[in-house]
Amino acid sequence: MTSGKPTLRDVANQAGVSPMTASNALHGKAGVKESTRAKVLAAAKKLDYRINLTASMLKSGRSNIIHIIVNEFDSPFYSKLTQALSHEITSRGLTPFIEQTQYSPDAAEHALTSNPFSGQLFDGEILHATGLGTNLPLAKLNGGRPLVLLDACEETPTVDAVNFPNEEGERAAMQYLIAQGCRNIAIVGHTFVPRAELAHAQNAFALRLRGACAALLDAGLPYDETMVFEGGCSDDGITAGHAIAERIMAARRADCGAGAGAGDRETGTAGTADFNNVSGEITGKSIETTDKIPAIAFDGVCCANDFAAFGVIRGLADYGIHVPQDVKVIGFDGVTSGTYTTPSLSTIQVDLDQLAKFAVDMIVERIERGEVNGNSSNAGNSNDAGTVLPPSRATIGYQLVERESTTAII
Amino acid sequence: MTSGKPTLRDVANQAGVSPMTASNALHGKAGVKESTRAKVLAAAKKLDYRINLTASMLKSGRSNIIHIIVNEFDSPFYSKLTQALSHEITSRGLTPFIEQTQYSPDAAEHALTSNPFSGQLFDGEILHATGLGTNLPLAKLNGGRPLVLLDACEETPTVDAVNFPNEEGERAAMQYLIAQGCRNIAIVGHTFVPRAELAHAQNAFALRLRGACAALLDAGLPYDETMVFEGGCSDDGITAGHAIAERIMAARRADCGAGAGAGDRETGTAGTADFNNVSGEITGKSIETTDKIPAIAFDGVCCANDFAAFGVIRGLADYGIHVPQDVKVIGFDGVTSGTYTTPSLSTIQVDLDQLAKFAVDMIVERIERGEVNGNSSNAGNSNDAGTVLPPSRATIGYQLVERESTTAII
DNA sequence: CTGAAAGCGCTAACAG
DNA sequence: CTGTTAGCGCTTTCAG
Repeated sequence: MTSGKPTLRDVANQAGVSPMTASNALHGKAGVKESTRAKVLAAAKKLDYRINLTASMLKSGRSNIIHIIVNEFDSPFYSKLTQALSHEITSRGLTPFIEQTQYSPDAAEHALTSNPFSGQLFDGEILHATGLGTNLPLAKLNGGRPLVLLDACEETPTVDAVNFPNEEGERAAMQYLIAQGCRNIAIVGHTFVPRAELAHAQNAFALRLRGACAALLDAGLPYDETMVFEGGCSDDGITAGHAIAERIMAARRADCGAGAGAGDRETGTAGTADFNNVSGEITGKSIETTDKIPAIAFDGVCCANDFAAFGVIRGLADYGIHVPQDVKVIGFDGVTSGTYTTPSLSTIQVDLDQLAKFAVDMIVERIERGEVNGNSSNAGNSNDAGTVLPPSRATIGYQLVERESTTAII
Repeated sequence: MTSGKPTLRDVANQAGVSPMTASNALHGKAGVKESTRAKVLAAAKKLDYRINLTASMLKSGRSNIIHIIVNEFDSPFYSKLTQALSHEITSRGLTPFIEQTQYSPDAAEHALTSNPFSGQLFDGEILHATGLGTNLPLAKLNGGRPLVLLDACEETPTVDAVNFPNEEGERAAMQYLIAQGCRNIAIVGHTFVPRAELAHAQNAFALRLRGACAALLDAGLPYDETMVFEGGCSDDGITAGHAIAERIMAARRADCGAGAGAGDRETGTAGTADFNNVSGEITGKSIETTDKIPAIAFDGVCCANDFAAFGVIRGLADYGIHVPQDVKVIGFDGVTSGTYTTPSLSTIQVDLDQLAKFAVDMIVERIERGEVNGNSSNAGNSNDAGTVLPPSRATIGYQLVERESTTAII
């Protein structure tokens, strides 16, 4: 046709072949004579032909689109995760489709089920599961399409999963803080869980808490509820930072009688109040002061993620407490901004590129076995036909990165 | 059919109506008897029917998907922009599809042209144009689908555009710094452009430079190449910060003969070196020192964006220069992390929610007029048929936000 | 208010 | 190696 976008038929006519041959030629399928292929490609180029993926998808049932579901875009962790996944998917000739749930489990469930795109458009899905209810019947939810869970921490995953080195990583972080001389270390990331119950930890932050606890006990240091604060994002971190600062202030008051008020956040004078450096061997804990704030001379904070760590540093600064001079802080994740904040942030850097590779490998394997859109109709290109691959599982690596926030003051 | 996913026909059969009636009922079209609609909805629910968007798109030529193209995900600005656009699009019942170009103009052009999804799948596109070559034949590039350019700053846009308050905003930032008592203010964001040539500024950063320059001249302060540094991201910002710090150090040496070396970044002792506060009326500039570094006692830095501002603060800290004690720093954009960094960042906060509203309004208007997929075949639901809407244009608002990085030290 | 017919553009399956 | 046939699931069009 002369008007509108050129179709495959137009290309075929132009090249003097059938639509089918044109299709095969364009897709680089074997079994097309070179001269024929050349004719077709020339025709396509001349007409500026662009395949109609909509039609292609309808017929073939494949879209080559991988659905990525994360909590939000505007967070240092998720923006990095998204970028890593996106890059890996693109580099394999697939297309990423990214959706955010704004931390709503309902939205996540919707994204996997009711959303019509999910229902029939995507070849596979990658879900960062934190915050999703435990043990949802996930394999059912998404209609049997390939699904990879990130950091879901289920004991017996029913679907493919890539996990973070939660326990080992946080243990390493805490050990490092102890090696740096810290003795009163706050933990930020999860509400307090008694040591005994830590065995049942089923989510990322609880596992990190378990790792931190283990390192404390190994070192003969106490683990109790006065040192544990909730905190998964910067706001929580600020709140935790304030609470930690108040305990430090209480300890200072108890110690030497010198008092000082908190600075004001937006117009404050952070940086002018000068306290004595209290790091080192002071271990005076839990001295109840008159205003009920436990007096603890914290000298370190072990955070469950970098996002919260930034908040902790901010919250401490609101009280004129400096990192690393007064308190050392370590995060977890290794987000990009940790390299250029002031102080730069020591962290457990996880390998998100590796995570992306694992996750996409898992999906691609299932796609190639034909486990797309519910039917495991093996297209005959695989060895053991009909059987569905059992869920696989991987854990990514980590690296302790030392930056200013835990630097020894010389 | 009993096996496979239920189709519209299955629903129609179950409800005892024709597929067409089922379709109309499900889409909430007027002219379906309530009892009939109820029957259809019940049938759909019973069968767990999910529309096949692929088929729907093929037939109707509409996808309700809006394509968003940005430079990258893992940057404080783009992650916030993406989130704002995504939210606005979702709230209107449309679906965002986000793509990153990694700052490659080729990738951006590809996203708009060769990419088969762009060709036929998307109903409209939103492109953050910074870095794209000037005056590309954009309207042609995307085949006539609705396209909105963000911050493209073309004098005569050929397509819809939403711009940032670049010149006014940066002018306000600089005026504020001057009002705070700064007299030697560095500008970070764009290579130096002589005052006369600033009239031709055609991109966001050049316009911001123009605004900063105007404020300087208004205040009777000089504007020359010793005070202007390139910098659009944190790395550039760090480099600029180092250069600025070196000039400050040179000035200090020239002033009082006291020297100090730079701290080391990863293991350094930032925060221990204590210099005199040099803010205030010192205006000794351009004193050439022996090692060729101009001696300038900078007391303020006006940055073209927050991302670079973080880098500047970091770069200054590498030399033991503190913000805001020694130098005040202001950014531009109002990224989320500026609220929780230490120091928190003063900035020109732009209204990205407003931007998202404007952009989506423009797209939706064109979609509803039928300007989708090249054909402006007016579906009769609009007033003036056939005519194509002329390009529209909007500029978003801003707000000066004072935080710690420009706080007066009392 | 409801239904029948036709076909969007492509590709799986098979036939030559 | 190439072509023919049929139809994916929906919606536009037009007739009841």
